[in-house]
Amino acid sequence: MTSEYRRDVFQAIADPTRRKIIDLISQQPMNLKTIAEYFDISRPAISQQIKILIECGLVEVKRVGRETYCTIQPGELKKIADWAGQYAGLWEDRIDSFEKYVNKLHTKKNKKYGKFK
Amino acid sequence: MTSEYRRDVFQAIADPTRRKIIDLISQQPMNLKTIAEYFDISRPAISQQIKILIECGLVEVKRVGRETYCTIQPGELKKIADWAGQYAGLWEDRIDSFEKYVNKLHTKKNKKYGKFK
DNA sequence: ATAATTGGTAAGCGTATGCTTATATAAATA
DNA sequence: TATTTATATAAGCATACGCTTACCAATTAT
Repeated sequence: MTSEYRRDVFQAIADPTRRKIIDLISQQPMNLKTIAEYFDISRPAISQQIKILIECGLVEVKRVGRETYCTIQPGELKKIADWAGQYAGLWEDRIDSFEKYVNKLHTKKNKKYGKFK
Repeated sequence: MTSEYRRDVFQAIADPTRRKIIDLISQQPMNLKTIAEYFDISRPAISQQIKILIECGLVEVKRVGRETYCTIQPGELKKIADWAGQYAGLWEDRIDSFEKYVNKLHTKKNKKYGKFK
């Protein structure tokens, strides 16, 4: 784990606590204490979770006096939306049978090379 | 873990191997052996990963003879895209200045306690 | 019929994860 | 100045994770 280490953002959002933190600070920046009030776990636990969110670039932190304000960095969230969104074609017209699936793939191919048909 | 147990889909996509499996079978249904050829890990390992993908509804399986064909179930992927996509507003007009936020807070506070000032 | 192929499951193992409590530090408050 | 507050970090611990090998069942090929 060097200094340029960047944690996998998909691994980061796997934890429901971290997703809730993201949700909270996406509405407005929040210091750690305020965030912790939304959970039943200790503040060190929250601190550790935030550290993970920082390491993968989902959260940025600014120290103001003794408080640490957390703000969201939406860029990494966009990467996730893009990854899942690349399969949008699959849920447009839903495939519920193996045969249909094969058919659809075939159609796609035809579309792609349609001008050569 | 009862029969109606459903694994967290965010946890499921946290593993890079599982994401690669998703990527492979999103292009076309594939049996386990074929999938395994894309990896350096054992077939039982792949089998276990696929089981997890089934448990969270990302993959459906069809037994044909002795082969097990895996097809993607895009519905759960849409949930992920929706979750990440709900923050789209944040990356459109980005709030990158903490000062802006403090300003906003200050305004709020003044509103709240303004009459006692 | 026998052997090979495909894949599922169990046991075991090293490592990662997510929490706790204890301790330390810096900043605000009385 | 002494105390409280906000936070970070370390150590420890139980559990989850992801892989391996060993084994079994079912299907296909020889």
